[in-house]
Amino acid sequence: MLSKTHNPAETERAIYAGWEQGGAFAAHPASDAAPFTIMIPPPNVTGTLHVGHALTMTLQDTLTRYRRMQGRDALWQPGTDHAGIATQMVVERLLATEGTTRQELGRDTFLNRVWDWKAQSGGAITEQLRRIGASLDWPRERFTMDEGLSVAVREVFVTLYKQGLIYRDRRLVNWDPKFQSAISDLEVESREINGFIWHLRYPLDDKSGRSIVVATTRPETMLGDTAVAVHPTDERYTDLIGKHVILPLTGRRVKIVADEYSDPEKGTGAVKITPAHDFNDFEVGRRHGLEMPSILDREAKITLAEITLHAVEGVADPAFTQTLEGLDRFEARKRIIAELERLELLVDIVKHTNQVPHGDRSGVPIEPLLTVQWYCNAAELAKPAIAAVEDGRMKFVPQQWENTFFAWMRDIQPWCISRQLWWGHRIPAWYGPDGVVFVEQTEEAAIAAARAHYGDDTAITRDEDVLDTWFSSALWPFSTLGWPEQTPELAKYYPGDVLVTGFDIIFFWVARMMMMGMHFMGDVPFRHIYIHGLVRDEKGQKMSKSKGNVIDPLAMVDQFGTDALRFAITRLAGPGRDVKLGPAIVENNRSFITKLWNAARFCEMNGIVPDVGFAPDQATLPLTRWILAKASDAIVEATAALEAYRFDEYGAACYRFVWNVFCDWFLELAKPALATEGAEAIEVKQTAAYVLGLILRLMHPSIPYVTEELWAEFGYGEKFSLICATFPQSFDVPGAAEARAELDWLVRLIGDVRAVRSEMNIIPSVKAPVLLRDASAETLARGHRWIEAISRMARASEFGPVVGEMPKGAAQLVLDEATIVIPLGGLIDFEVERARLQKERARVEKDAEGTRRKLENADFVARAKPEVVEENRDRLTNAQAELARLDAALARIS
RNA sequence: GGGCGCGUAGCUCAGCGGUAGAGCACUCGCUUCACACGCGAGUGGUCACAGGUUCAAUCCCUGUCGCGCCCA
Repeated sequence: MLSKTHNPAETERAIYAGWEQGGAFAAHPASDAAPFTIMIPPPNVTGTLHVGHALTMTLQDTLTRYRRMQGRDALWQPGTDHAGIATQMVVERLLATEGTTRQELGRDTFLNRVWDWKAQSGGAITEQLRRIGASLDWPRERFTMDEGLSVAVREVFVTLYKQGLIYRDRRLVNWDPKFQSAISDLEVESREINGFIWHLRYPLDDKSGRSIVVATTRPETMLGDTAVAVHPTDERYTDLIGKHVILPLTGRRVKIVADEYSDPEKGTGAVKITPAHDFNDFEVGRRHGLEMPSILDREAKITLAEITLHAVEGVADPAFTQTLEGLDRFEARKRIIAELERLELLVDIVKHTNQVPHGDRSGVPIEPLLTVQWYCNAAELAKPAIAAVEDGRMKFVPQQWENTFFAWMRDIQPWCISRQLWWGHRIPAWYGPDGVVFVEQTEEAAIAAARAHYGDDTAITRDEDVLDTWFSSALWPFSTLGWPEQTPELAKYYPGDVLVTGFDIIFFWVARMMMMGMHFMGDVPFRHIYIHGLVRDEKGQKMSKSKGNVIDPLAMVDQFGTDALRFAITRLAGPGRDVKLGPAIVENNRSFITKLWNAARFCEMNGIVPDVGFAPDQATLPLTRWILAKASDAIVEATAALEAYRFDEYGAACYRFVWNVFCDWFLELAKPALATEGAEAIEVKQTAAYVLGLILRLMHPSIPYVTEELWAEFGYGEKFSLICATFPQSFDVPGAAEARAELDWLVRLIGDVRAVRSEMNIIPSVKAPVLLRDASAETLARGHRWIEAISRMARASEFGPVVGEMPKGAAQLVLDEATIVIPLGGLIDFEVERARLQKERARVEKDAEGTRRKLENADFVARAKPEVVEENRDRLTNAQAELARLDAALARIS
């Protein structure tokens, strides 16, 4: 017996455990079934589930369950990411509360602490994924830093190095002063900062008393200036090109160069060039062979180590400049401005909103810094990936995302892959005392290589740096399958079928998987890339801790059940739309789950049980044929939607069928038959059971728990077996057309009568006759077949043709060829009835008029598609007939 | 500055050449024997604006305005 109310909290865990322990999530590499592969976007190992996960995992699980039910050998590959910076940050914060630092602990002790932290908190996210029903093949769970994946990382690094696609380079890099590490371009976000442009006067060194005024947003970097640039065509400065200025504060003599980088429209048209601290200046520096002294250290504090100071009266006082050593860059800025002002070299300060690059994790302004880092030649690796998207081997859904992808990939910059962190894959490179590099998979191999090179056992030291976290994630589609070993899994499950993720990591992750997949597997990593939106709150605002509008998916699960959350997500996941989610929306979707539960309870109370002997072609009644045909329609719609990744349409098709067709009409219309015994009752019950079974299978991918529970309760199969049941397919129903016509008529009849009664304010407890005038024999026969349903649903006290005189005081309505007459005796207000009929008449008249005008248009008749013209002719004929009947009805009451 | 997306009922969104739909909200009615997380009936829209193409435009094209995101 089903309980009166559905209690998901009591059953979900047991159902999940039943699936998991029964091996329902397992892929079967040895099976002949066609594979279906989805790789989980690995969440941070120490993370917790947020709504974004709930969205992406629900969609992936829905697809996985759908394909599994279709008989595919589904592999949804689980795993977690070591999340280099994020995890190291968390543990460092932890250490800070203990009053220590990683530097104090030392590398090995620190790493042990991180592994401890991972062991302690690493299970949380996987447990939470279980809560939302994710059918991941858990025994295959991988971690980006486990042994196998580490082998893959080293293999890829060494191979790319030997192919010349990974190399060391000394160039400007985005330096995060907080983490004291290089970061990649993608980890930099530009933020608008209200700041200033300072106009600084640099005097010429020719004793002419002339000077040039440069405009800058970063005055403190002037200590490292090695040129001033003006545009070659800028007539204001033509005569100064090639001359020198004295750089204030340092006394350095720097050249005025002509370079097109300088924009005459901006500032003063003259810019200071600091090659070691600005990406554009670096390029200018290269073009003009300038020196590139760094004046900021790794903590973004001033260092004077690479420059020399000269005293110049009124321009540069080494005693002042030396006080800057070791100062924070922003403190130094203040002092430098003050000093320049004192020296009367500060000409102007203009308010300006600057685009300032910030580290996306650290939140501090990044500093371009000249360092040696490891780079990956992304431009080369991108080519095959671009080609694969161009020729359709990989498809973005929605397709528009390929524009974003192409724009980035076709202009891709070298990927800085080294990080000055400890938590991550340590770069497999060793250096001899003379700086010679040995890149090998193991230390032994590196020692051997060194011995071969030096001819003796020269000591080598390993590179201190680790790889960008995304380097290992880029290998995820094949490293998880055992690569570089040629495993059966690799052979069967690569390439994946679909990658599901948000647009925010197209560059970070998707593009890089494509590059690495194409290079190392010679094939795409996945065929489809389904890009979903972001989860926002009900008002469409981004969720954030500071706004306090963050929704905890597990709180939603606890409160409303997993299925309610998942169904809400399913219905909201339209293409290219963000998902707006809040408690009210989840609560609203719980109503649907409850509705389904109650419909099932109703079936149970009426002794409806599955009958394996029943098939749709055995249906003989209009009602059963009709609901079966409608079920088949729903299956067609739902399947088409899932094939097109239209989760919203899938949800809508299921919703409409279950609520507005099965519950609202089928179960209501079945009630009279269910109250009887005999062949008709048996067929209705068999059909109800059959259709309920279809519903459970159809909806299981989205709402797995309640469907699985009902599946077992009704005995459609063993406990926990719905997950492996067959997804329904459309089918033919004999006599469906006639059944549809009959039920369609009945639904309209009941609906129309209800509408009239409601408009006349007749309360449901007052029954009234429903009589037909001018009805065909077929219509009357139909009505008589449904007399009990009409009685209950249209509140009819009797049903039949109008006999003899028209009853006095009757409401009338036109339905096809017939006029329905509802005698209401003293209850009717003739004025209200006349107004109602006239309103209806006006509506039909307007429609007829529009159609008539169209048909009178010779161009329309000549040029429109014939079926459209025909359709309009029918429309006009019908409207005219209806008008005539409405006129007759009006005449009868006046 | 470049690119992408979006402006449809009070709200959230479908639809996308043939005279507008859903859910929620709202109004009215209902202890109708599964369900008040319910049942029934309604109110509500010159489909942002202006041109153009077409027999026909919410839908296609151009432009304008507004909002969001990405990249410089």
